[in-house]
Amino acid sequence: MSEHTHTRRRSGGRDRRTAREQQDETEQERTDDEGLVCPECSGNVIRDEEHGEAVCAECGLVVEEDSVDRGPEWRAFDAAEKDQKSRVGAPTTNTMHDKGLSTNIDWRDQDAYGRSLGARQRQKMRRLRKWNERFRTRDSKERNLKQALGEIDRMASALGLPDNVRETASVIYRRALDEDLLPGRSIEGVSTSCVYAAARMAGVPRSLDEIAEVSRVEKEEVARTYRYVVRELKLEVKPADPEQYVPRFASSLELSEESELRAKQLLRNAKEKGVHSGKSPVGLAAAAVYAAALLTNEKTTQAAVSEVADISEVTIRNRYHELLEAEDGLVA
DNA sequence: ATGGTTTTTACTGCGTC
DNA sequence: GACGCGGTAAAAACCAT
Repeated sequence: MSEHTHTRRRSGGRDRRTAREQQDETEQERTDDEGLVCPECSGNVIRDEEHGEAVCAECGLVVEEDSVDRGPEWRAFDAAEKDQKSRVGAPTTNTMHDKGLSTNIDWRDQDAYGRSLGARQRQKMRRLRKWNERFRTRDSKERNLKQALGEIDRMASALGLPDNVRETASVIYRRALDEDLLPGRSIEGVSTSCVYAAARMAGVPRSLDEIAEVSRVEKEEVARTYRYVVRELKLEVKPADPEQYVPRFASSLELSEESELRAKQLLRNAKEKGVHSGKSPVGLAAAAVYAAALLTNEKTTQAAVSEVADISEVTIRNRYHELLEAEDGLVA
């Protein structure tokens, strides 16, 4: 499950400016869910019902696809190739509590033709059902999973996170369950933590505040549970890279590619000089975006950046001074 | 629990449009 | 005069111990 399978792009990326204008014109009748943003450029995501995809209006990134299963995604150009590629059955997925592989036995005492069963058969079916049920939702764990995965899905949608993040979150939750981390902790809290962790690991981090926004538990609990889960599962999540926040902020502020690039440069430079350490990555990113806007003569205000990054203006000021110092300490 | 560090809140002064 | 910006002090939040 490489990143590449999810990084498909459609022709929507052509002209950034016209795309945005069109979008503004049809402001009221857009069908996209509010808050669904592109993980790469933070542009608004528009649903394309016909193709069953959600596409970023800015860069054309396909954020979500296959709402409708339209058959094989591959094409075969000769018989041999077809044999190679061919496979059967729905793809398994970690977002269903039993990976979509369970069997369901009908509750009616009828055979496949609708005729009712004899007494012997009925007994047999009852036994089968009983056992099947025991396996399917083997114990409370499985039922937990079912609920948690629903929550994960809900939150990921609300945050506009791509499918691979959901998958990752699901996997983490599974592991948490297997290692008996749940007792004493709420399903909500743990699943929220999984989403948070998964987003960070996928390089499309959301701040704790953003996460808490869509979760049903308080930020404190999410933070606590998150630490716990990471520690126990010894997930290796590096401290969030400030650069990863830049695209989202930059595009929310409608800044040019140039500024975005500049902001990343500033951050990279600062990183080498070790200016950051103990400073919040989000703050750094916000400051870099602001500083970059200044350097490229684009109008933005500290207030605006503060708004989209959810960081106080004071922090932005402090950080961006440091960033600029580090910069001409090297360049000049 | 505690102490050190970072972030936020609130307020004030300065220059400009 | 409102706005953007900078600075400061004190409170709050955060983190490691």
